[in-house]
Amino acid sequence: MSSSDDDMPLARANGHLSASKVSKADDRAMDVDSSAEAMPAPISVRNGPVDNHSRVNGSGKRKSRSSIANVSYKDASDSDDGPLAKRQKKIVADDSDDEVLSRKPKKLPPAASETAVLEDSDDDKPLNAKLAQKRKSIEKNAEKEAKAIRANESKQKKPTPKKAIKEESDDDAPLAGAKGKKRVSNGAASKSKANGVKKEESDSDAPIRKKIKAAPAKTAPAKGKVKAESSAPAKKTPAKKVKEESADPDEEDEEAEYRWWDAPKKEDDSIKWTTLEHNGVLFPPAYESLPKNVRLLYDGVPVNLDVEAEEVAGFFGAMLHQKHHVDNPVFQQNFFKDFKEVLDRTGGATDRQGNKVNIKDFSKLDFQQIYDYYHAQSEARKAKSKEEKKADKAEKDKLEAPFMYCRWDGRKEKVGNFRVEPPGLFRGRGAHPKTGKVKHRVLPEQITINIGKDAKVPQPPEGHKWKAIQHDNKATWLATWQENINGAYKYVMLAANSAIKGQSDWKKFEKARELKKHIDRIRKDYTRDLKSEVMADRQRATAVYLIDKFALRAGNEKDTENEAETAGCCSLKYEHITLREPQTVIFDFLGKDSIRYYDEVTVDRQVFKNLRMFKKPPKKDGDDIFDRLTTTQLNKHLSSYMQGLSAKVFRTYNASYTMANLLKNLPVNNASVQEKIKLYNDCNREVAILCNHKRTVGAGHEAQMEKLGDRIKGAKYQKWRLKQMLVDIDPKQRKKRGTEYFEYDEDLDESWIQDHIAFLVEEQRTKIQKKFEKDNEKRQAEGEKPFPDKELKERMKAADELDKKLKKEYRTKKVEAEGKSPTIDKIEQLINKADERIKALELQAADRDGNKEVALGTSKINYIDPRLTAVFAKKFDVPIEKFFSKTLREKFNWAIKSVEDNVDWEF
DNA sequence: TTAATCACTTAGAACTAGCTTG
DNA sequence: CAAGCTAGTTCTAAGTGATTAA
Repeated sequence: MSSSDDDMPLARANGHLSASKVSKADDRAMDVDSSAEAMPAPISVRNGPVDNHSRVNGSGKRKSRSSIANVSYKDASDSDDGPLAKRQKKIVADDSDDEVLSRKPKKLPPAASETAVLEDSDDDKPLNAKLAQKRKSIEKNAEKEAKAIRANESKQKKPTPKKAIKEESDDDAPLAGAKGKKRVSNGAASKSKANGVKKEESDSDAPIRKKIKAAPAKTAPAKGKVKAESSAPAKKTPAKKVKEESADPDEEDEEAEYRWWDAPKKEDDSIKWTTLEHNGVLFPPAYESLPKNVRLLYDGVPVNLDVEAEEVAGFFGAMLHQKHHVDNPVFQQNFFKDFKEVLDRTGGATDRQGNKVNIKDFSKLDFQQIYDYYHAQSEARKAKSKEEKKADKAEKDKLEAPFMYCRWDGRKEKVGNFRVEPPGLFRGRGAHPKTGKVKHRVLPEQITINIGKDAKVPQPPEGHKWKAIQHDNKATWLATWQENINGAYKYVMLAANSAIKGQSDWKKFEKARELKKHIDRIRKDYTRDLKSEVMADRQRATAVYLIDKFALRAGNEKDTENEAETAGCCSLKYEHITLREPQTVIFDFLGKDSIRYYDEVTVDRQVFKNLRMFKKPPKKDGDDIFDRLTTTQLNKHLSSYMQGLSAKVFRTYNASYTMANLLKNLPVNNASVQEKIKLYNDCNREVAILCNHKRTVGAGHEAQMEKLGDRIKGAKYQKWRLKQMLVDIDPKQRKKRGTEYFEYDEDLDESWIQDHIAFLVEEQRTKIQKKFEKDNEKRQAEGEKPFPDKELKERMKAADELDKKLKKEYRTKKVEAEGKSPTIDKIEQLINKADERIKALELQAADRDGNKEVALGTSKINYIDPRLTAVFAKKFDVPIEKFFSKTLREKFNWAIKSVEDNVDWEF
């Protein structure tokens, strides 16, 4: 046990340690419900403690529990560099200032996943239980399958019967080669990065541009081995439809698709290419000074700045609309500090007379003019005519053309991000301590180029040099540099639809599929180890349990001073988990990108006891739950089951496996295409929830929902009016249908209706006004005299009448039937229509609200084996376009093609 | 053993194009 | 027939995890 726990500097494993061994007595003690954790108030909110306004950590409820009254959520801390000691300083109820820092997401998402395994979970049983049941059966399934696979395998050394999927020959992991070997560069430079700056001109042979253009389509790679192609030339892309041959210089050498997924696998895939040609990177345009009349104001005084300082001011000014950043005090402070530095370096600011202006107070800065200027520019851009836009686009394309593609082993491949990141302000997510700092312009001198030995090295901009040139064919990047804020490495790599990315995607999913074979054994082992006497093992088993069951991320250690405080499994802290007897665990922490993970789940009793043990005093806030476990250890353990198995594979596995099972049990049979899509998306959504993929719907959402709500009410109001018309036509209707029928919908209330009437009238007015102006324009264009204002007034009478009419209706609750020769029948039809409309709108509202914070995209792009989708689409005759956008279809081309004639493919 | 380095995947926000829809 | 959305795309931050260096 550490000696002085309280004032220890913060560092992982520095907090309180658990004992290294667990005695029987310790174990038994955990059964007794006596710890500080003991009696949490029964929280039943699935959506997490919603603490509405400012404070977001949702600790309100828990704080009120005496037992853990001192739980301080890390976000309650007010220091960004938060040494533990500091964080512990008792946060009394309100540390007002830090809510402004917006450390937490503003809205409370619904509880992440209903992954509970056992019963319990007092309230909201039904939903919970249903989903839990589903998961459970999926797991059962997994075990069965694993056994089956193994049985099958031992019987016949040659596994897969399916010819199309030779990939399945999983015994030798696809990754094996790559990962096993060290990634020693065999390129020339790599060792001596610094030495670098090989003279570009030195080794340039034929100019690459020329080569690219010249290269006849078919004569692919005269160079290295690259035999792959041979095996499956099958589909050739027909030589491009006529079209603009001129526009794209690369158009001419359209090539046959490289069907690597049909090609034999390479024995050694650590070598990524044999030849590599490209044109380097595209730098952002140089800074353009603001016009003289656009100024930064300080204390109301327009100031002169050096261009460099002006540019930095411009960074801030340009993002004035991004309240989220601009209002964040940390962002402001960091920006201001850097801004002042530039100011100091460049001679400061002066007023019109040339007198020094001492800029020392951020709040006196006024960027409005700058913002307005940039905003106007972008508006102007948007307002451009079609032709102009087209011309602009053409110019841009021309500029980018040389960088768009590279030649990789002779094949033309798309480059992903050839543009060097422009300078600006660092937008860290969550409570990033460095958010708002100035991100410098990247110079060629900072950029290392990776390129084939025989390729022409791209020319750096006039008067500049590259930092270095290397020829590392074990790396897939074309260029790299380090960013100045965190020293993070940035890479220019190929696009997602490239062969190299596709292959590694494929490997990822194959790896996950391979896990199917081992999952039962792994689960058995960790279930056993949950009771291990060795604390490290017990922690590891518990962690794997959580990762497996709840799809948590591994949780690498983080640099607390320079990064936002977020957590994953291994880095979970004391305060991130609350325990409720007998076996409920409540997670509440910020995960990747500071996205909140909130979930109440039911766990095995042993897991519950272990967690209690890992939280045993003197552990407290800020201490690691898994103090004897690191991700490295965990992954090392996992890899003993299977080459290349690490924590993240579980996420892929669980997502894809879950998706597979969900799709399997879908009632697709006589569903329409629309319905099938909906069903698929529902599955997708479940996976997204499992992975806790969310989007923060900005302030806009609330307003949008309200607007939608208003539209619903509006429709209901119209329906009410229609009903009254029935009476107008035939007073007997009232008796016939009963008075209730003619009352307001419960959604509507008097004051809303009054507002609505005002709104409708106003709307009419605007319409009339607009129409009037338009008509006038037309007249003017035709050389006629514009209408006099009198005409407008005349027209406006319609609105006044409407006002009168609606108000009268409102007073008398009588509505005159509208339309020519209205009949009961006609009105009834209209009522039906209104009903339909209401229903549609309500559905839309519900759908949107339910979906508002779930992001389906991420799981579709990264976690769900695309072959599942391809098979689903094929099997049930839904066009793949309904599931994959154009880019996604390109990215997943391998998947779509490889199951084309194998709808029986299974994950 | 730990820390640093590096390369690559995963992630939500911001931006944009194109499609309704009022 | 623009306005207002949504879906799709781009951007780059933030993870993971292997390897290397200390």
